[in-house]
Amino acid sequence: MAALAGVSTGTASKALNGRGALRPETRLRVQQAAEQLGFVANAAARSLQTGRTYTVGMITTDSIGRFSIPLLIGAEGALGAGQMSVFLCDARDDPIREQYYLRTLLSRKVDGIIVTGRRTQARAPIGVGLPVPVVYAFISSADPSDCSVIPDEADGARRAVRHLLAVGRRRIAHVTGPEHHHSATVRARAAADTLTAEGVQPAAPTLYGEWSEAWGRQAAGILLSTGADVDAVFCGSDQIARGLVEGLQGAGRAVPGDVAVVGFDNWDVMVDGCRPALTSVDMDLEGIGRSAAELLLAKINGEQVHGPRARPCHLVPRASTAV
Amino acid sequence: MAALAGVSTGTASKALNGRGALRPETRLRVQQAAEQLGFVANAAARSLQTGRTYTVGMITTDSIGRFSIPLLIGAEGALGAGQMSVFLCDARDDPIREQYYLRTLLSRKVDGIIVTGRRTQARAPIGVGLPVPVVYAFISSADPSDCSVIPDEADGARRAVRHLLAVGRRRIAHVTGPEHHHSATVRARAAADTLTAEGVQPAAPTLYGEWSEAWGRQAAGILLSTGADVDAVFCGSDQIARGLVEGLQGAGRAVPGDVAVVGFDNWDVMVDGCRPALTSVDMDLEGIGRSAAELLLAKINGEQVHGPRARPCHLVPRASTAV
DNA sequence: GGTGGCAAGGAAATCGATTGCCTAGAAGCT
DNA sequence: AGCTTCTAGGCAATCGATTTCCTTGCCACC
Repeated sequence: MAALAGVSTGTASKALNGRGALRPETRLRVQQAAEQLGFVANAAARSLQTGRTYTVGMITTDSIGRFSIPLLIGAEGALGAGQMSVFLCDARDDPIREQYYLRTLLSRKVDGIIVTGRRTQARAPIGVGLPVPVVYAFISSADPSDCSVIPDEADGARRAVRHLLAVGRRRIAHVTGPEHHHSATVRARAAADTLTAEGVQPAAPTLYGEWSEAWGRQAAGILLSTGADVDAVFCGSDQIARGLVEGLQGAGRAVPGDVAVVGFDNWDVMVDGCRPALTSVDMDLEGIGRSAAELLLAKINGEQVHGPRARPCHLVPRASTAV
Repeated sequence: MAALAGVSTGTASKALNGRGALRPETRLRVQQAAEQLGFVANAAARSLQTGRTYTVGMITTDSIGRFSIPLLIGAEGALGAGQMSVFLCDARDDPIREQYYLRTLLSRKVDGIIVTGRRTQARAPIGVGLPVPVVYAFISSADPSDCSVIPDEADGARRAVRHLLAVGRRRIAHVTGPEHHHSATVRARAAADTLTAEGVQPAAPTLYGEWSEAWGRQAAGILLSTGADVDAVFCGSDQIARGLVEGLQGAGRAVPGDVAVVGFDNWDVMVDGCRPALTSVDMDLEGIGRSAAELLLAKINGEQVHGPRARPCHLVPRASTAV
């Protein structure tokens, strides 16, 4: 390539990278030669010299899925703008795989690492004293000095409850996932606290179950059979909400007429598939991914970034709570 | 590291890679030193020398989503066993982005590229005369000499129809996605041909619409309003099937009592969320991803692999077609 | 006309690991 | 004893780009 342009490789490098003192005409000649030959610089050689790889690793601790994807897309967006690529590693909740991938990423000298997972509960740091910056997205690190970007789930629950109050409901129940699940308890507590703060009693004790439509259906039966006077239900997930809506309708209750329902996740197939369409809380996963990537870039550039950062949720009102 | 073990870097390299003639004791000493220092070889330097990166690129032409993920997981599984990593690139259906990512992958000297997409329709080859092997997964290349791994959708449709016939249905209709969508037409034709081959008339003309639950609901209304005598419906997707089931039930028809329903995709949230649980055709996307990765590895190892390969589907019977 | 200053581009060291070649020492053979 | 043979491990070239330093040539100025 350098030969075609009649210059040395050193000069060619300068020409393509905009360095050094070169006549504009020479620069142009090199660029044209590169174009003509379809020349692309070898990234390995470059990174060997510069120490930068323009690559970040993304380790999903749980399997890749509904939560990781928007995070990935958000991160990719923020990094792609800076011409960086993403190495995706799926540790499948296996610490051995996780450490293996960590070694791989380190051997590839990635500029930084984003750690994500399917649940928001804090996890052990992926490593200590690592030679590259690390940011946790969605999941948070148990070490509070680590940088984590997490959704403010309590905020989401608050918004859901306030919305139900705002549309005139007062007999509000909460149906959610397993009691041992961090998200379930955080959201349940925030929902209860919000009700209390507004001077309203919960219409029923929180119902813990699974994150499934089947549980939502079952929960509808339970709520109705206890004879509780319920005019709204805040659900811990869209799947539960959808099952609950079907359960209520099957028992002859109208949604939102008799009972208004709010879900959580704003998962398109659920909120749109549900009749009526489901009001839901959106955690803005893509925004979390983007934000995590931006923080990682800041760390790569030497800025000091520490501690967890909670991002607010927003509520998307739909027919299931229409007045 | 070499210093700690008291050998030269060349010897250390041989020790860690199992090359050269070394005393077992020396080899061990080096390995222990590497362990102690947490030494990991610099991948860039290695690949500069060996020409191999142990990395493959995966370009999803459409956005990352429900179809790409299982493909990715399958590919990752097959490649991870060979210690290779995956570079994920989301071209978002934008040719510019696609070419940009292609350049990036080439500059990183990936050992091979897997191209995937959200639809099975053949696409233009991503490049000609590329210096690395390419395999298409799920999507296929318009160039028949390119290596593509695709689901045999016609086979899937055949299995669905035969299953309905096997459980005693004879008045079978087909509801599917947009007529301009490759998958929709392929499946519809295969369904019709299978019926014909079995000497059965379709109960109604194929209904084309969208890939959504809403369309499924609407289609239920259309089928019932035409007064067609239908005892089974084969749907082009699980979402359509679920909407259709709800539509039928809303009109007082029993599933599978009055009408049996089969979906397509075997998408867990749909087939499990549906009441009754949905019989569906599984394209085995993970298997396609794995298969594509294995073919790519074969090509990387210099084997000649050409042409498209269709993989059979399988049917997963559930309550919606129970006898 | 000699010298200083500047512009343009070349030469060579460098990054870190791999690997072919070579050498020193030990062992085996006659 | 002297020679060959073998083994273990060191030396140095190599991969491809970047970057520092240095050279060359040109111009201006005194």
